[in-house]
Amino acid sequence: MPRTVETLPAPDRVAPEEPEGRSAPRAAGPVPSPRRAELVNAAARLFSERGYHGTSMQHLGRALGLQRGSLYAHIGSKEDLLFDVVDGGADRFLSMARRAASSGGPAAVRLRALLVGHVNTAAQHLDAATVFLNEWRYLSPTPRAEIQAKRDLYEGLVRRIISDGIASGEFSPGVDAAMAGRLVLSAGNWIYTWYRPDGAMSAAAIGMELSDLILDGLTKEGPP
Amino acid sequence: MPRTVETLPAPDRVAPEEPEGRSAPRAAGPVPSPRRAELVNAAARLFSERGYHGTSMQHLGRALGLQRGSLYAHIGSKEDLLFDVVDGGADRFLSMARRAASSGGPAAVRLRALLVGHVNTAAQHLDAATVFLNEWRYLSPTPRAEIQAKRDLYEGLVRRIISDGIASGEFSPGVDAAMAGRLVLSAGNWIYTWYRPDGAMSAAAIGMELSDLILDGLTKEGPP
DNA sequence: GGTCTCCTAACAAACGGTCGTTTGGCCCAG
DNA sequence: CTGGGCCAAACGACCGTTTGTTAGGAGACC
Repeated sequence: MPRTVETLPAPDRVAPEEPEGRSAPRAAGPVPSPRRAELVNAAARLFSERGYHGTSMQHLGRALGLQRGSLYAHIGSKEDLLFDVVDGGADRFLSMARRAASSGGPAAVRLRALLVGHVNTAAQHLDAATVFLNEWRYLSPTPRAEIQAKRDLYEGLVRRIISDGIASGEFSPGVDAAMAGRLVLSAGNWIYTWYRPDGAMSAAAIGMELSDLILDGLTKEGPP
Repeated sequence: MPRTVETLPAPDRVAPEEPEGRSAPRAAGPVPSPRRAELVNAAARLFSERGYHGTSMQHLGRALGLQRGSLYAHIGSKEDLLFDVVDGGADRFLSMARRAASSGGPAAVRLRALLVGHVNTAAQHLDAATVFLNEWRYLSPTPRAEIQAKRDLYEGLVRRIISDGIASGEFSPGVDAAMAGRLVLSAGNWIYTWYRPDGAMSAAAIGMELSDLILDGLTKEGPP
């Protein structure tokens, strides 16, 4: 029995998955055709397996049973697909993190909620997460800046939780919030390289164990 | 003043960089031509910036002031270049880790030496490290298996240090060695995405801070 | 010293193929 | 009868690699 589940209360579901005003109207943007969604899914899978530059329109067409030229009935360019996959991944991580960060309670609880949520999100959309982390840099400057902004927001949320914890005395005052934030992001972002859905541990369990290791390091006082 | 340097003794140079018997004879393999070394360096840089599939022989040729066909006087194929870069990166990490792991002393000291060495190695050869971590999966099966073996060796060294620490009572018995090893690898392997040589912190300082955070988590007893 | 031969490294050109994208026409569901 | 979805074909560009050739230097021999 690992000590995991005892060190801190579990986040037990961070929030009920956003009711958020804008549900019925669906104001902006054309309703995405189901065929286009299929295409984006296939792109997530293929880009994550073969890389963006290693995936051709031929590959994508074959995945849907179409000729490569036919794909242009649904997209403007190959890069549109990359952006859709990457942006979708960014939004999932970001909205999860916002829920975790704003959930109130001790910083340790919020940080755990964020890390567990991160691992869960990566696990549930492993392809998109892989593309989000690996291939976003191949976007051309304008869309890449858009993604960079979301990454910065995400990192800011993590760092804020840690600073809060230091300010409130929960975390050791010697902790460098920037470095601790990077440690959390490292643990979360490296997951996609080794997590496999058929592995021994569930994503939630992994998130809990990582939280334990990291939170112990943050709360421990230095030696006398 | 961060508490960093006080928690544990510094590794203060792990070992004197291997004199190792085989220095004069240089027994096997043809002496690599200087031009070929230039080419591998350029490949490391370009592959790290644009990805393997995003780099053409044209790009590589331009970097050396040659026609793309002329490169085949020095290499057998584009993949040879990828392998040289990746394998060189793997060897650097592995030999550093072997020195750290076999340096004797407490597990905490060895783990710190390994992590500091890891960050230093990644920083000194940032391009090769990036390619090693990002592009190695595009190798074809046989060379990829060779790299995989070295990665497994590396992870084994990390995990062994942690198990030693648990067995000796240095680390908390509740620690999951596999997960803690992955946390160390995550911290070290994510570095290349954010470390920049002109940044505020030196690689060694980063390694020390990360070691502090992780070691505190490993040595701490759970709450009563 | 001359010159002949070999070797290396490079070039220009071409190979067959694939790239991402565009176009024009056909089919069928609304 | 209109229009979205698809195909077949073509576009020009570029891909990784191979080929035939050449300039220049290093020795070997006369």
